[in-house]
Amino acid sequence: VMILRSRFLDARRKRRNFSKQATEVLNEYFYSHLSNPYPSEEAKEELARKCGITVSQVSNWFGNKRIRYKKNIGKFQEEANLYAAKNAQAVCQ
Amino acid sequence: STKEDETEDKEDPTKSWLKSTAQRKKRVPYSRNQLLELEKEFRFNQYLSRDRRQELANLVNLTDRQVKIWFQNRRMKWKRERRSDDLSGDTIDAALD
DNA sequence: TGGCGTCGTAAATCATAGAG
DNA sequence: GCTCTATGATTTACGACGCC
Repeated sequence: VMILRSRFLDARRKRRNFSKQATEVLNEYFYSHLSNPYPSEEAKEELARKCGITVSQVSNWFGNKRIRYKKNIGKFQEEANLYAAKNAQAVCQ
Repeated sequence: STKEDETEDKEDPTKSWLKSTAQRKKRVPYSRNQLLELEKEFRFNQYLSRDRRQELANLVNLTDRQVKIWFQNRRMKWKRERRSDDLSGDTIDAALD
């Protein structure tokens, strides 16, 4: 019962920030598709699976990310460089 | 559903999605009373006839178009809710309290 | 052809988790 | 603990496309 309780408690009662790993996955996709950061339905499903969140949450995350990035590119420059470098390294492997 | 840009991204430094989109009306939150009336009608029927829509628009002091769009959005919300309710632990969670 | 339907999203705003 | 700000969710408003 306690297991069930905790599972459903953090599932919808209170908003929780996504895990560091989930945010990592989402950011990697966002910055490696910066020219067109609009994942397809299939890509959203894949991201949702990898992040352990719902497809709706993935959509919300991209919606928020796109507008906040656009509104203040400067603020995200450091983050952008970080993921760009990470992506470049992965490609070189 | 393939929307606008079908271009397979290939480091497009122009980042066209950043371009400002055509201006649209600034979003204005509806008042408590407007929402009350709209929700009341929505409980009665999810779809509005032209005449009923006009009446309602008049009642809550919104345009015909705003009421039409509100109902479209509200139906989408209803669908989302039914979807997440389906196989979730809402009832279990509630019962545990 | 017009008008209303859904779908996906932009942008503003809300709620509050959590970092300082 | 107590601000604030960052973050996830929700609310208006449309554009694109569909059907009748």
